[in-house]
Amino acid sequence: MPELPEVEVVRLGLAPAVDGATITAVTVLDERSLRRHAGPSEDFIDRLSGRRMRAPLRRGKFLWIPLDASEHPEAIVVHLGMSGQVLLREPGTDDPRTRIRLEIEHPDHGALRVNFVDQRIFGSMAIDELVRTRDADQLIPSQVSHIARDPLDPLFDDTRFLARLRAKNTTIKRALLDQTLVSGIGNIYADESLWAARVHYEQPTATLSTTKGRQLLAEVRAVLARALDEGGTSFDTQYLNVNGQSGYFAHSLRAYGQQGKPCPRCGRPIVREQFMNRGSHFCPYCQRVRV
DNA sequence: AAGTAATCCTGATCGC
DNA sequence: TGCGATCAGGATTACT
Repeated sequence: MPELPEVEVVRLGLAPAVDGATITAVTVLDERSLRRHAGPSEDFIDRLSGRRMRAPLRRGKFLWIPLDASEHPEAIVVHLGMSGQVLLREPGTDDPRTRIRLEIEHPDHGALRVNFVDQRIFGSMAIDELVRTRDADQLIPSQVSHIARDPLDPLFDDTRFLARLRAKNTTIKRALLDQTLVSGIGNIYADESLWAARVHYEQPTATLSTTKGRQLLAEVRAVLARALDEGGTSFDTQYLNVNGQSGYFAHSLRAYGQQGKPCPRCGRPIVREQFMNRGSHFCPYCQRVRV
């Protein structure tokens, strides 16, 4: 599932193609992919046609492409959801399950096609206004404004995060998945980080020591950075980068999807439990709730 | 108010 | 062989 590393891979791949490129045509093949767009698809199409794009930016799992020459600053906001892909293609190239298509013209690279492909349609594209954040002079889409900075953001405040964590009456995995506390982490990297830090997913945040909290944060960063290094994680063809190449680092997974297999640390079997309507993978020996 | 459950989706896979 | 049930989960919404 696309999490921070996968979205960042998409952003990096998209950047040279869209920065400075003009949108020449827009096709909406499935209106459900405009779920997060305020107006009808005609509005989406009209407002994008002829517009020039700038280099994409990201916060957590949200990606946006700023648009030139608008009365108020605005951007195309992209969320990949569970199965979204942004595929950069030669003009005329079709992909199965393409929901939205952009034809673009780049001054250096010529005509290209951007296919937004999404099997499960949990992802979306939208035009959204850019608003100024309180703590910095950055412009971000209004629908992203409640999302916290991600752990790889230089302005991410560790101390503040740990304080908010401790103040919450919840368990650690819920907190890691709460994008208003820390963004970019999904089910895969939550399980991987918790395994690395030897923390049980149901450890109450209030009883997590500051030392353990900092250690967990360090493991989160290590896991995300490693995945990013390896081009993002992808098990099957659900996730592909902008060129359609599968980028999965599934072979490096220590806990996620490893139920029944020996824990790489202690050799005892990894267990999978249902939690928050999804799977939680962990080593019951290495990861225990500590009071 | 804050925490949690329900909801949206489709295709691969499973069991009978 | 066929077909219905199950599973996958990010973010928003609708509750408690």
